[in-house]
Parts: sequence; C-alpha cells; structure tokens
Amino acid sequence: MFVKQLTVGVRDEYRLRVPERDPFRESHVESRRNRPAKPPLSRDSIVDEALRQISTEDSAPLSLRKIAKALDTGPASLYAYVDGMSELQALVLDRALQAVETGGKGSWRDRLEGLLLSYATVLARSPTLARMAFQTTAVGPNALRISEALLELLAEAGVDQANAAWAIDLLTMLVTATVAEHAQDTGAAKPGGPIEQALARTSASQYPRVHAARDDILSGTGEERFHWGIDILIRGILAHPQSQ
Amino acid sequence: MFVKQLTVGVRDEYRLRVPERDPFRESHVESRRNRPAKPPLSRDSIVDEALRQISTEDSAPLSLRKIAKALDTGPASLYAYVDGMSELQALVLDRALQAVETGGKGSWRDRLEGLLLSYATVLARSPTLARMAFQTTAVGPNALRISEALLELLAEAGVDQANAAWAIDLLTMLVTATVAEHAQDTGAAKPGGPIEQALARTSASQYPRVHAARDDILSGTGEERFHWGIDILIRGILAHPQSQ
DNA sequence: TATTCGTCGCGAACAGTGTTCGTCAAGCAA
DNA sequence: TTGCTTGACGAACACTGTTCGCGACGAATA
Repeated sequence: MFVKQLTVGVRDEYRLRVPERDPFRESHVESRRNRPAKPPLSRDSIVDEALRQISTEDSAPLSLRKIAKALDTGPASLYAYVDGMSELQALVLDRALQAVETGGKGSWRDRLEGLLLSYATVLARSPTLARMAFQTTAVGPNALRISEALLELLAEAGVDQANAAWAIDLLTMLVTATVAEHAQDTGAAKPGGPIEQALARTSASQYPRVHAARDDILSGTGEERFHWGIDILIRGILAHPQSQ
Repeated sequence: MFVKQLTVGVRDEYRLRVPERDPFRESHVESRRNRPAKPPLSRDSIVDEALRQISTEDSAPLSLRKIAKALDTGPASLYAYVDGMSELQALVLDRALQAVETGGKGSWRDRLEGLLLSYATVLARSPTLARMAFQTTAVGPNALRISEALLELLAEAGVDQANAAWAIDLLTMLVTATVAEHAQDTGAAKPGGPIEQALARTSASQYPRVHAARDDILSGTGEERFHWGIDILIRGILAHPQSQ
C-alpha cells in the first residue's frame, strides 16, 4: 500500500511492460530519510532478520511482530517494504534457496540426487522453512534456477520436455513434503509418539496387514526413505511413455 | 486438562494397558448433567460442527471460537471434550476419511486408482481439510482402514511388505500434497496468477529450459496431473528391486 | 533564509486466534 | 435439607496480521 504510492514513478514505467509488480525485482525500496542511529530498515534487512529468526528459534512460526521488535520498530513499519506476510514468506523462501547448489559432478543421476539433497538440506534447516516451502509455491529467481537445473538434468537423462516439466513438480514435492512431514512442529513420528502408539494398538484381526507391517512402516531413517523415494520417482519417470 | 481430571477413573484402568490415551476410542465423554434446553455438547457434536464449518465456509481455517459460537457456548467449554486444536484436527480429519471408499472392483490397478481418487475427492471437499491432512499425520481408525486397503492392493500387485509399507506413505503423500497445493488459500496457480506471470517473465537467455517449457509446466488439469503422478509412482514402485 | 508542503515512519488500535484460570451452579449423596 | 463433588464457561491472557492516521522531517518554494 505504502510502497505502491512511494514508488509510483518507478512502477508506472514498469507497468507498461508487466501488468503486476514482481516482488523479486527492486529488492530495496530505499527510504530517502537517512535516519542517524539505526540502520535504515530496508527490505533486505527485514528478510535477513526473518531468515535469521526461523534459523535460530526452532519451529517458531515467523511473526511480523517479532521481526519488527528485533529491528527496533513497530509492525506497521514493515509494510512499507513488504506487502504482507505472504510476500515476506516468498522472499524469505527464495533467499533461503540461494544456498541450494545446482552445480555438481558425476552422472546425471548423481547430480540429480545431489541437487535434491542440497534442496532438502536447506529446507531442513528450519521446520518453519519447510512448512513455508510447502505452502508457498516458489517462483523467485532461485526457484527458477533450481527448476532450470532440474530440467537440464532430466533432459540429459533422456526425459522429454513435457514429462520433465511435470516431473520437476513431483520431485520437488517429494522433497518438500518429506522434509515438512519429518520436521513437523509436533514430533509425532518420534519413538513413543502418537503414531507409533497407534500402530502398536492395531489388532491383528482388524488390520492384519498394517499390524504385520507396523515395524516396516516406521523403519528407516529420514535419509534412507528420502533416497528410496527419489529412486522410485526416477524409475517411474524413466519408465513412463515418452513422446520424444 | 479438564478431560484428564474428568475421566480419571476410566483412564486409570486404561493406563494399565496403554501408556497414553487414544483419542479415537470412547468417542463421547458424556456429560452426566443433562441440561434441559441445549443438546448436551458432546465430542461428536463438536467434531460434526467443525466438519460442517470447513465444508461450508470455504477455506475458513477452522477456529475453536467459531465452533463454540455455533454451539452456543464459549471456547473454554470445548476443552472439556477435546484436548485442544491439534486433537480436534485429527478427529475431524478421521471423521472426514470415513467417506473414503476402500472397496472396489476390477484389477488391483483400477482399485488402487479408485481408492486414491476417492481419497483425493474427500480431501478436495475443503481446502482446510486438505491442509489438515497434510500437516496432521492421520492415525485414526479410518486412516488405518485406508492403509490396510493400500497394503492389500500392493500385495496383490506383487510388492513385498517392506516396499509396500514405505509406498503407502509415498502414495498418500502424493494425493495429499496434490490436493493441498491445488486447493491453496491463494489461487496462485490460476491463469493470470503470480506463478504464470513469473514464468512469462523468464527470459530465454537466463532460464532457457524453463522458458521453453513454460507452457508444459502449466499444462494439464489437476486430474490429469494426478493420474500422471500415480502412474509414475506405480511404475517406480514396481520397478524397484524387491526382496520377496 | 524562512515557510510551506508533501511524504513517509510508526504508535495505537482492530479483529482475530488458541488456551487457561477460577468462579459459580447444578446434581447426587448423606 | 445440607454438603460437596463435578462440570460449564465468562473473562482474561498472550499472541497473531493488518490498517488508520497523526506527527515530524526533508525538500521544494517564496
């Protein structure tokens, strides 16, 4: 709201080319007033602080007020640099995705697994981040960079463009969902947690197969299951009929 | 808190067999006091009202206060029957999963697709429900019923127990994530939405593959992509090395 | 240089949320 | 009839994201 009036000159030119503003360009709106003591409170500093908070206090759900307090101001001030909570989430997510390494060595398969693992590692840095990745469809420059790398790897694997385009969704979804589920706020999957108990309670007569497989259902580390999932997906993608 | 003191007699016996209480048994705690005018406010009535609300008001995020208001009481009263928000979510989710049809006809493949589609349809009834399904690991009786059916179908398909146990996670995750992503609060994937714009902005020089594939990335209805995903998964699962 | 003026910064308030505390009354037992 | 256990719930607490509008400052004008 504020930003819209504030940068109205810039945005009018911009609007001639693109109907709506791209929150990833023009990263700092720059306050003309150079306040003496405190740093001038830019968009970057807000995103940095947000990322710092979710990386530090575990599973704290990223609040505007806490960011404002840390930056020694009121919550209203943030709205001059960020359009609201959801835009901030998108910005934070993309900033975090900067750390994902798209380059790598070895076969396409090794590089693909490496890329996805790097992606997972970054998301696993904070439960909040993982949740954000799931509910915010990432469209920032870093998300594009990752998509570009994935498409290239899949092309190298011999997957045609149409299938590859859908496959990147599936692959990232696997990573995101796995991490988000694993790093849930409630440690429900932990030993002794509710899900283990629920499985232990299953009677062999009512749910015979679940009962029989209850150890298998819980078995494996997160990483093992992660690699297993990737293997399933890759095998499936390669096995799918292609047009090319 | 209240419940714990309230049903202490019952729970002490219970505790001898099972360390923690199972929120899915003893579905109504039953207030001994039969109030004259209003219905006695049971756990079932709370879950029913919650399910009614998220099925009616679209994408309203299920608030305890709204449920209390609809039941003509204060929010505190609900805590006598439900342990808190997360338990309520689990109960609501499982109640909703009652509608998932596990029986079916045809080949295992047809029945598997039918089951997953039924699951997806139920979740798609409300965006809130879809989100809940993702963040709440379902361990109620209906979730177990679905798992049981999935395990049986996979066994019929020739998948060994260890792989099947992990596969049901993958399959349900695909459904959940697809529906939750599709029925997101912000209709971001809609034509003209932020993601289409972001893709349209991609330059052919910076992100050549994304740029080239931008139509493919957006193509397909939800259902088409859903079936495509299932096909990938099934192919992958069958292609994975097995011990049996 | 003095004065006006438009432009931001941000304190305070709004409308929500989940959860807890402690009062009060109703029902059963004595 | 009295006493007491037991369950309902109003009010308050500590939060959340978001908006409104006052006030003070920097820059342009007189």
